[in-house]
Amino acid sequence: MEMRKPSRGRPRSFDEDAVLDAVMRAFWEHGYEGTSVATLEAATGLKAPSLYGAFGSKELLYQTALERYACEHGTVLRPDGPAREAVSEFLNEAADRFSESGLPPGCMVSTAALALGATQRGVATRPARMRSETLAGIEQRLRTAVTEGELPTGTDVGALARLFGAVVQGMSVQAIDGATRQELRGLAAVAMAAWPQ
Amino acid sequence: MEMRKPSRGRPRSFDEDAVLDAVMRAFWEHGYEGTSVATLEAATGLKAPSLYGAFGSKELLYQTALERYACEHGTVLRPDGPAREAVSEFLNEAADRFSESGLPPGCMVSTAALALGATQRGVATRPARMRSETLAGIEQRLRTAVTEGELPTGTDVGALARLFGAVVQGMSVQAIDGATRQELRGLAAVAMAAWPQ
DNA sequence: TCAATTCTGTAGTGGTCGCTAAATAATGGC
DNA sequence: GCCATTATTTAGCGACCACTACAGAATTGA
Repeated sequence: MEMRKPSRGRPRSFDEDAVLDAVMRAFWEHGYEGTSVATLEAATGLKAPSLYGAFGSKELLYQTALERYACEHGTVLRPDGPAREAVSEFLNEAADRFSESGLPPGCMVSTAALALGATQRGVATRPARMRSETLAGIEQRLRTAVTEGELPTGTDVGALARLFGAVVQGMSVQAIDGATRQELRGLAAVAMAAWPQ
Repeated sequence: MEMRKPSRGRPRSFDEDAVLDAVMRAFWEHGYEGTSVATLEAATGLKAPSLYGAFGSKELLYQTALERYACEHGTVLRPDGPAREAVSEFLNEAADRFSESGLPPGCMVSTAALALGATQRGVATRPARMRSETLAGIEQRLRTAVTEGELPTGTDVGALARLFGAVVQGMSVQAIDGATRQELRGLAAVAMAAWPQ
């Protein structure tokens, strides 16, 4: 994205990747407004000017952390094989990831930025778009399953995609509330009963 | 709860109920951290000392607003009749309430206080308990349905209750993201396909 | 009318917010 | 060695945070 010519000048004294990982965890656990720059300083060991020099602003830092989360902890539908198995695996992987020990509970995207102060509504647009893309991805997968005969014609793929998306979002809420991995897996299992036929 | 002897002294110049309603909407839309006392002053037309005199603190005001929301906008399972219809009505009522025009989208409880700053984790305990009680209520209703023969013995009522709870929580997320009432109703409809048998 | 009581508005409190100017430190190019 | 460039540290910016001391206003009981 940005071209670096780091040969000149004083070199960075920190591992940008490790810092971004710590930032991601802080935002993941405490949200955008619940994470202050002082919190990020404590989590990374850096001072504010270093953070701003490397990442620009708190909002840009949040968005960068979001991208990192999507790449490293995100869940996507397996594009091949039966759609039913793909969705089932998707839900089970979410159940496992949302209850990973050593990481904050829940999902950094599914339940992110749902209530923000009026002055910073823009922060919510990227998480919202990511959720919307997840729904669209599920719907597209189901649509293909209909054309391939795996699902009956006339299936309301939009509503079904919203259902599985809601299951993931609800799992994130319940993980934050302390639900165990076993409980989330049970939730994922009974959700598959909504699969047509 | 509190005994009033309002005969003496200068009387209140505002309608406590109307003020609490405005406060509730502000917290509902912007969350606890996203709503400042200045925001509440603007929403109510009162000055801070009046708010503090009547309600104590921002946190107490939030909890009072939560109780008001539960009473006036909350959804409960109808205790009589078939459990299946009760759950179906429950989901449909949530779909309608979360997309009520003139009110903030989504639910003030289902997706509340999921990420707070470390210093005010206590604010989240009451919404979390309310969600937990909702899950327990669904589970109890399903358990009764099992003993009455409406659901097969061996039904995982815990997982099934978590599923319907997750559907409500996911509907709240999607309502905030702009889902229409029709879309939420479709979601509720396909969710009922997960009902055993 | 006076005193006691309660509420309202003014005007702040100390603290934290996101952010940054300026000085110092560490590198490469010459 | 010396300069240009970049990073880190110190120190602090104005704005906002939740909250409140205080004085004035409005009521009841006497």
